[in-house]
Amino acid sequence: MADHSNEFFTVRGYTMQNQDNQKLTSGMEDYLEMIFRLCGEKGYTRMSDLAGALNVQPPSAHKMVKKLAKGNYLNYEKYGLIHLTPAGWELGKELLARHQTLEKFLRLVGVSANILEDTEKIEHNISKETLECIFHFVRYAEINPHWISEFQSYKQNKQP
Amino acid sequence: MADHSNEFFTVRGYTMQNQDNQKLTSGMEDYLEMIFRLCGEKGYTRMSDLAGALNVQPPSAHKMVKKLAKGNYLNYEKYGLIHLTPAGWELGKELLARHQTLEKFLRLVGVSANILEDTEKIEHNISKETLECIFHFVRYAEINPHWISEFQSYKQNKQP
DNA sequence: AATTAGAATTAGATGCAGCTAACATTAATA
DNA sequence: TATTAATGTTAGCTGCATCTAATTCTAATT
Repeated sequence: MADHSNEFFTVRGYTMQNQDNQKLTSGMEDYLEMIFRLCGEKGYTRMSDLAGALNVQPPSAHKMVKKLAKGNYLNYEKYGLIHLTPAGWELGKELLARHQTLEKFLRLVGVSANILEDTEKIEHNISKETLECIFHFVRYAEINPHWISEFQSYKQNKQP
Repeated sequence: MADHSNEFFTVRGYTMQNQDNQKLTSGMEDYLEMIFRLCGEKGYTRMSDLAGALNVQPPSAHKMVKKLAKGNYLNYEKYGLIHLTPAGWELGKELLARHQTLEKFLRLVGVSANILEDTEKIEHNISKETLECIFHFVRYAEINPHWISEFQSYKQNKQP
Protein backbone atom coordinates (compact mmCIF):
# COMPACT_ATOMS: atom_id res chain seq x y z
CA MET A 1 0.00 0.00 0.00
CA ALA A 2 2.64 2.57 -0.99
CA ASP A 3 2.04 5.96 0.59
CA HIS A 4 2.90 8.52 -2.03
CA SER A 5 1.83 11.64 -0.20
CA ASN A 6 5.35 13.05 -0.03
CA GLU A 7 6.48 12.06 -3.47
CA PHE A 8 6.41 14.04 -6.65
CA PHE A 9 4.62 12.95 -9.75
CA THR A 10 3.97 14.57 -13.05
CA VAL A 11 0.44 15.67 -13.78
CA ARG A 12 0.02 12.55 -15.86
CA GLY A 13 1.23 10.47 -12.96
CA TYR A 14 -1.47 11.76 -10.67
CA THR A 15 -4.08 11.22 -13.33
CA MET A 16 -3.11 7.62 -13.71
CA GLN A 17 -3.19 6.89 -10.00
CA ASN A 18 -6.75 8.11 -9.91
CA GLN A 19 -7.92 6.39 -13.04
CA ASP A 20 -7.98 3.03 -11.30
CA ASN A 21 -10.17 4.20 -8.51
CA GLN A 22 -13.37 4.41 -10.52
CA LYS A 23 -13.04 8.16 -10.97
CA LEU A 24 -13.80 10.09 -14.12
CA THR A 25 -11.11 11.63 -16.26
CA SER A 26 -10.94 15.42 -16.45
CA GLY A 27 -12.45 15.21 -19.87
CA MET A 28 -15.39 13.17 -18.68
CA GLU A 29 -15.93 15.65 -15.88
CA ASP A 30 -15.98 18.55 -18.29
CA TYR A 31 -18.60 16.86 -20.38
CA LEU A 32 -20.73 15.73 -17.49
CA GLU A 33 -20.73 19.17 -15.95
CA MET A 34 -21.79 20.70 -19.22
CA ILE A 35 -24.45 18.08 -19.85
CA PHE A 36 -25.83 18.86 -16.42
CA ARG A 37 -25.95 22.55 -17.27
CA LEU A 38 -27.64 21.92 -20.59
CA CYS A 39 -30.15 19.46 -19.18
CA GLY A 40 -31.14 21.99 -16.57
CA GLU A 41 -33.81 23.62 -18.65
CA LYS A 42 -35.38 20.87 -20.71
CA GLY A 43 -34.23 17.78 -18.89
CA TYR A 44 -32.28 16.56 -21.88
CA THR A 45 -29.74 17.77 -24.39
CA ARG A 46 -28.47 16.91 -27.85
CA MET A 47 -25.17 15.90 -29.29
CA SER A 48 -24.75 19.07 -31.29
CA ASP A 49 -25.66 21.36 -28.41
CA LEU A 50 -23.11 19.63 -26.25
CA ALA A 51 -20.39 19.82 -28.85
CA GLY A 52 -21.22 23.45 -29.50
CA ALA A 53 -21.21 24.38 -25.83
CA LEU A 54 -17.80 22.85 -25.31
CA ASN A 55 -16.35 24.11 -28.58
CA VAL A 56 -15.61 20.60 -29.69
CA GLN A 57 -16.44 18.74 -32.89
CA PRO A 58 -19.44 16.39 -32.81
CA PRO A 59 -17.37 13.22 -33.12
CA SER A 60 -15.47 14.11 -29.97
CA ALA A 61 -18.68 14.67 -28.05
CA HIS A 62 -20.06 11.46 -29.44
CA LYS A 63 -17.20 9.38 -28.14
CA MET A 64 -17.42 10.90 -24.72
CA VAL A 65 -21.16 10.44 -24.50
CA LYS A 66 -20.75 6.76 -25.30
CA LYS A 67 -18.16 6.51 -22.56
CA LEU A 68 -20.38 8.25 -20.03
CA ALA A 69 -23.27 6.01 -21.06
CA LYS A 70 -21.16 2.95 -20.44
CA GLY A 71 -20.39 4.33 -16.98
CA ASN A 72 -24.10 4.71 -16.37
CA TYR A 73 -24.04 8.44 -16.01
CA LEU A 74 -26.49 8.91 -18.80
CA ASN A 75 -28.77 7.14 -21.24
CA TYR A 76 -28.23 7.49 -24.90
CA GLU A 77 -29.42 5.71 -27.99
CA LYS A 78 -28.30 6.39 -31.50
CA TYR A 79 -29.74 9.56 -32.94
CA GLY A 80 -31.57 10.14 -29.70
CA LEU A 81 -31.55 12.58 -26.83
CA ILE A 82 -29.13 12.63 -23.94
CA HIS A 83 -30.72 12.05 -20.56
CA LEU A 84 -28.80 11.93 -17.30
CA THR A 85 -29.34 8.96 -15.01
CA PRO A 86 -29.87 9.74 -11.32
CA ALA A 87 -26.19 8.98 -10.74
CA GLY A 88 -25.14 11.30 -13.52
CA TRP A 89 -27.43 13.99 -12.25
CA GLU A 90 -26.00 13.77 -8.76
CA LEU A 91 -22.45 13.90 -9.95
CA GLY A 92 -23.16 16.64 -12.43
CA LYS A 93 -24.67 18.72 -9.68
CA GLU A 94 -21.56 18.25 -7.58
CA LEU A 95 -19.30 19.15 -10.45
CA LEU A 96 -21.20 22.32 -11.16
CA ALA A 97 -21.15 23.27 -7.50
CA ARG A 98 -17.42 22.71 -7.41
CA HIS A 99 -17.01 24.87 -10.45
CA GLN A 100 -19.02 27.64 -8.88
CA THR A 101 -17.14 27.50 -5.61
CA LEU A 102 -13.86 27.90 -7.42
CA GLU A 103 -15.21 30.66 -9.59
CA LYS A 104 -16.38 32.58 -6.55
CA PHE A 105 -13.05 32.08 -4.90
CA LEU A 106 -11.16 33.45 -7.85
CA ARG A 107 -13.36 36.52 -7.93
CA LEU A 108 -12.79 37.05 -4.22
CA VAL A 109 -9.05 37.13 -4.56
CA GLY A 110 -9.38 39.52 -7.43
CA VAL A 111 -9.12 37.55 -10.63
CA SER A 112 -11.11 39.23 -13.36
CA ALA A 113 -9.98 37.92 -16.74
CA ASN A 114 -9.82 34.27 -17.73
CA ILE A 115 -11.96 33.23 -14.81
CA LEU A 116 -13.63 30.52 -16.80
CA GLU A 117 -10.43 29.11 -18.08
CA ASP A 118 -8.67 29.10 -14.76
CA THR A 119 -11.64 27.60 -13.00
CA GLU A 120 -11.71 24.86 -15.56
CA LYS A 121 -8.09 24.13 -15.08
CA ILE A 122 -8.23 24.05 -11.32
CA GLU A 123 -11.42 22.17 -10.80
CA HIS A 124 -10.41 18.75 -11.92
CA ASN A 125 -9.09 16.34 -9.39
CA ILE A 126 -8.32 18.79 -6.66
CA SER A 127 -8.96 16.84 -3.53
CA LYS A 128 -12.19 16.94 -1.65
CA GLU A 129 -10.29 18.42 1.25
CA THR A 130 -8.95 21.33 -0.78
CA LEU A 131 -12.35 22.01 -2.23
CA GLU A 132 -13.84 22.04 1.23
CA CYS A 133 -11.22 24.44 2.48
CA ILE A 134 -11.87 26.79 -0.37
CA PHE A 135 -15.56 26.39 0.13
CA HIS A 136 -15.22 27.44 3.76
CA PHE A 137 -13.09 30.32 2.71
CA VAL A 138 -15.70 31.52 0.29
CA ARG A 139 -18.42 31.02 2.85
CA TYR A 140 -16.53 32.94 5.50
CA ALA A 141 -15.81 35.76 3.08
CA GLU A 142 -19.46 35.96 2.15
CA ILE A 143 -20.56 36.09 5.77
CA ASN A 144 -17.91 38.65 6.67
CA PRO A 145 -17.61 41.07 3.80
CA HIS A 146 -15.50 43.46 5.84
CA TRP A 147 -12.96 40.73 6.36
CA ILE A 148 -12.28 39.99 2.72
CA SER A 149 -12.47 43.65 1.77
CA GLU A 150 -9.54 44.32 4.05
CA PHE A 151 -7.50 42.22 1.72
CA GLN A 152 -9.14 43.53 -1.39
CA SER A 153 -8.42 47.14 -0.63
CA TYR A 154 -4.85 46.28 0.26
CA LYS A 155 -4.55 44.62 -3.08
CA GLN A 156 -6.10 47.55 -4.91
CA ASN A 157 -3.55 49.92 -3.44
CA LYS A 158 -0.82 47.56 -4.53
CA GLN A 159 -1.79 47.48 -8.17
CA PRO A 160 -3.22 50.57 -9.79
CA MET B 1 -8.65 36.92 -33.54
CA ALA B 2 -11.49 35.08 -31.79
CA ASP B 3 -12.01 36.12 -28.19
CA HIS B 4 -12.92 33.00 -26.29
CA SER B 5 -12.95 34.44 -22.80
CA ASN B 6 -16.61 33.71 -22.23
CA GLU B 7 -16.76 30.34 -23.87
CA PHE B 8 -16.41 26.94 -22.36
CA PHE B 9 -13.79 24.48 -23.39
CA THR B 10 -12.71 21.14 -22.08
CA VAL B 11 -9.38 20.97 -20.31
CA ARG B 12 -7.91 19.60 -23.49
CA GLY B 13 -9.33 22.51 -25.38
CA TYR B 14 -7.57 25.05 -23.22
CA THR B 15 -4.35 23.08 -23.41
CA MET B 16 -4.42 23.15 -27.17
CA GLN B 17 -5.07 26.87 -27.39
CA ASN B 18 -1.97 27.49 -25.33
CA GLN B 19 0.24 25.01 -27.11
CA ASP B 20 0.49 27.29 -30.10
CA ASN B 21 1.81 30.19 -28.16
CA GLN B 22 5.24 28.71 -27.63
CA LYS B 23 4.38 27.64 -24.09
CA LEU B 24 5.45 24.43 -22.43
CA THR B 25 3.06 21.58 -21.85
CA SER B 26 2.18 20.69 -18.26
CA GLY B 27 4.45 17.73 -18.54
CA MET B 28 7.38 19.83 -19.65
CA GLU B 29 6.75 22.19 -16.77
CA ASP B 30 6.77 19.37 -14.27
CA TYR B 31 10.08 18.14 -15.55
CA LEU B 32 11.67 21.55 -15.77
CA GLU B 33 10.63 22.44 -12.26
CA MET B 34 12.09 19.22 -10.94
CA ILE B 35 15.28 19.58 -12.93
CA PHE B 36 15.67 23.01 -11.41
CA ARG B 37 15.22 21.56 -7.92
CA LEU B 38 17.72 18.80 -8.57
CA CYS B 39 20.27 21.09 -10.17
CA GLY B 40 20.12 23.36 -7.17
CA GLU B 41 22.82 21.60 -5.21
CA LYS B 42 25.32 20.38 -7.76
CA GLY B 43 24.45 22.44 -10.80
CA TYR B 44 23.49 19.40 -12.80
CA THR B 45 21.39 16.28 -12.55
CA ARG B 46 21.17 12.83 -14.14
CA MET B 47 18.55 10.99 -16.08
CA SER B 48 18.00 8.41 -13.37
CA ASP B 49 17.73 10.98 -10.58
CA LEU B 50 15.15 12.86 -12.57
CA ALA B 51 13.12 9.78 -13.35
CA GLY B 52 13.34 8.70 -9.73
CA ALA B 53 12.29 12.07 -8.38
CA LEU B 54 9.23 12.18 -10.59
CA ASN B 55 8.34 8.52 -10.14
CA VAL B 56 8.58 7.92 -13.81
CA GLN B 57 10.49 5.34 -15.84
CA PRO B 58 13.78 6.42 -17.41
CA PRO B 59 12.50 6.28 -20.98
CA SER B 60 9.81 8.80 -20.14
CA ALA B 61 12.34 11.16 -18.62
CA HIS B 62 14.61 10.65 -21.57
CA LYS B 63 12.03 11.70 -24.08
CA MET B 64 11.14 14.78 -22.12
CA VAL B 65 14.75 15.80 -21.66
CA LYS B 66 15.30 15.61 -25.38
CA LYS B 67 12.27 17.79 -25.89
CA LEU B 68 13.45 20.36 -23.39
CA ALA B 69 16.89 20.32 -24.96
CA LYS B 70 15.37 21.04 -28.34
CA GLY B 71 13.58 23.99 -26.77
CA ASN B 72 16.91 25.24 -25.43
CA TYR B 73 15.96 24.92 -21.81
CA LEU B 74 18.85 22.59 -21.11
CA ASN B 75 21.94 21.01 -22.60
CA TYR B 76 22.16 17.31 -22.87
CA GLU B 77 24.35 14.89 -24.75
CA LYS B 78 23.91 11.17 -24.84
CA TYR B 79 24.95 9.49 -21.64
CA GLY B 80 25.89 12.83 -20.18
CA LEU B 81 24.72 15.18 -17.44
CA ILE B 82 21.76 17.49 -17.58
CA HIS B 83 22.64 21.18 -17.32
CA LEU B 84 20.11 23.98 -17.48
CA THR B 85 20.68 26.81 -19.90
CA PRO B 86 20.19 30.35 -18.57
CA ALA B 87 16.71 30.33 -20.10
CA GLY B 88 15.88 27.02 -18.47
CA TRP B 89 17.22 28.21 -15.17
CA GLU B 90 15.09 31.34 -15.28
CA LEU B 91 11.96 29.49 -16.14
CA GLY B 92 12.66 26.73 -13.65
CA LYS B 93 13.03 29.31 -10.91
CA GLU B 94 9.71 30.83 -11.84
CA LEU B 95 8.02 27.47 -11.89
CA LEU B 96 9.34 26.58 -8.48
CA ALA B 97 8.26 29.94 -7.09
CA ARG B 98 4.81 29.39 -8.49
CA HIS B 99 4.67 26.00 -6.89
CA GLN B 100 5.67 27.41 -3.55
CA THR B 101 3.13 30.21 -3.70
CA LEU B 102 0.36 27.73 -4.31
CA GLU B 103 1.60 25.42 -1.62
CA LYS B 104 1.62 28.22 0.92
CA PHE B 105 -1.83 29.25 -0.15
CA LEU B 106 -3.22 25.78 0.35
CA ARG B 107 -1.72 25.60 3.80
CA LEU B 108 -3.24 28.96 4.68
CA VAL B 109 -6.75 27.86 3.82
CA GLY B 110 -6.22 24.72 5.85
CA VAL B 111 -5.33 21.94 3.46
CA SER B 112 -3.14 19.41 5.19
CA ALA B 113 -3.17 16.16 3.21
CA ASN B 114 -2.32 15.85 -0.47
CA ILE B 115 -0.78 19.29 -0.59
CA LEU B 116 1.82 18.20 -3.06
CA GLU B 117 -0.65 16.54 -5.35
CA ASP B 118 -3.11 19.40 -5.34
CA THR B 119 -0.40 21.97 -5.86
CA GLU B 120 0.83 20.00 -8.82
CA LYS B 121 -2.61 19.87 -10.31
CA ILE B 122 -3.33 23.54 -9.87
CA GLU B 123 -0.03 25.03 -10.88
CA HIS B 124 -0.09 24.34 -14.56
CA ASN B 125 -1.50 26.94 -16.83
CA ILE B 126 -3.30 29.00 -14.28
CA SER B 127 -3.02 32.48 -15.61
CA LYS B 128 -0.38 34.92 -14.51
CA GLU B 129 -3.19 37.05 -13.14
CA THR B 130 -4.56 34.31 -10.92
CA LEU B 131 -1.11 33.47 -9.67
CA GLU B 132 -0.51 37.09 -8.83
CA CYS B 133 -3.79 37.36 -6.97
CA ILE B 134 -2.96 34.31 -4.93
CA PHE B 135 0.51 35.62 -4.37
CA HIS B 136 -0.89 38.85 -2.98
CA PHE B 137 -3.25 36.89 -0.83
CA VAL B 138 -0.41 34.87 0.63
CA ARG B 139 1.66 37.96 1.13
CA TYR B 140 -1.14 39.80 2.87
CA ALA B 141 -1.82 36.82 5.11
CA GLU B 142 1.84 36.62 6.03
CA ILE B 143 2.02 40.29 6.91
CA ASN B 144 -1.24 40.17 8.86
CA PRO B 145 -1.32 36.92 10.75
CA HIS B 146 -4.29 38.03 12.82
CA TRP B 147 -6.29 38.50 9.66
CA ILE B 148 -5.94 35.00 8.32
CA SER B 149 -6.25 33.45 11.75
CA GLU B 150 -9.72 34.94 12.02
CA PHE B 151 -10.70 32.67 9.19
CA GLN B 152 -8.66 29.77 10.44
CA SER B 153 -10.24 29.71 13.84
CA TYR B 154 -13.69 30.00 12.32
CA LYS B 155 -12.84 27.02 10.21
CA GLN B 156 -11.53 25.05 13.13
CA ASN B 157 -14.74 25.53 15.02
CA LYS B 158 -16.66 24.37 11.98
CA GLN B 159 -14.85 21.09 11.60
CA PRO B 160 -13.70 19.29 14.75
C1' DA C 1 42.27 -5.79 -19.47
C1' DA C 2 38.01 -8.41 -19.03
C1' DT C 3 33.90 -9.04 -17.01
C1' DT C 4 29.98 -7.52 -14.76
C1' DA C 5 26.79 -4.33 -12.82
C1' DG C 6 24.37 -0.15 -13.45
C1' DA C 7 22.59 3.67 -16.50
C1' DA C 8 20.84 5.34 -20.59
C1' DT C 9 18.76 4.68 -25.06
C1' DT C 10 15.77 2.81 -28.66
C1' DA C 11 11.80 0.61 -30.34
C1' DG C 12 7.30 -0.20 -30.12
C1' DA C 13 2.62 -0.41 -27.60
C1' DT C 14 -1.09 1.77 -24.85
C1' DG C 15 -4.81 5.19 -23.56
C1' DC C 16 -6.91 9.71 -23.77
C1' DA C 17 -9.00 13.21 -26.34
C1' DG C 18 -8.94 15.79 -30.10
C1' DC C 19 -9.51 16.25 -35.40
C1' DT C 20 -11.21 15.58 -40.62
C1' DA C 21 -13.58 13.22 -44.14
C1' DA C 22 -17.00 10.24 -45.51
C1' DC C 23 -21.26 8.06 -44.69
C1' DA C 24 -25.95 7.43 -42.54
C1' DT C 25 -30.16 8.97 -40.51
C1' DT C 26 -33.81 12.08 -39.29
C1' DA C 27 -36.46 16.18 -40.03
C1' DA C 28 -38.12 19.92 -42.78
C1' DT C 29 -39.80 21.75 -47.08
C1' DA C 30 -41.16 22.11 -51.58
C1' DT D 1 -43.66 12.03 -51.43
C1' DA D 2 -39.14 13.30 -52.86
C1' DT D 3 -35.55 16.16 -52.17
C1' DT D 4 -32.70 18.82 -49.39
C1' DA D 5 -30.84 20.41 -45.12
C1' DA D 6 -29.37 19.45 -40.69
C1' DT D 7 -27.67 16.09 -37.34
C1' DG D 8 -25.36 12.16 -35.93
C1' DT D 9 -22.05 8.24 -36.59
C1' DT D 10 -18.00 5.72 -38.12
C1' DA D 11 -13.36 5.18 -39.44
C1' DG D 12 -9.03 6.42 -39.12
C1' DC D 13 -5.35 9.78 -38.11
C1' DT D 14 -2.65 13.02 -34.74
C1' DG D 15 -0.01 14.30 -30.48
C1' DC D 16 1.09 13.83 -25.65
C1' DA D 17 2.90 11.15 -22.07
C1' DT D 18 3.22 6.96 -20.21
C1' DC D 19 4.91 2.03 -20.13
C1' DT D 20 7.85 -2.60 -21.02
C1' DA D 21 11.37 -5.14 -23.24
C1' DA D 22 15.53 -5.23 -25.48
C1' DT D 23 19.77 -3.10 -26.45
C1' DT D 24 23.86 -0.23 -25.95
C1' DC D 25 27.08 2.25 -23.45
C1' DT D 26 29.81 3.59 -19.17
C1' DA D 27 31.81 2.65 -14.84
C1' DA D 28 33.35 -0.35 -11.31
C1' DT D 29 35.59 -4.63 -9.68
C1' DT D 30 38.47 -8.23 -9.93
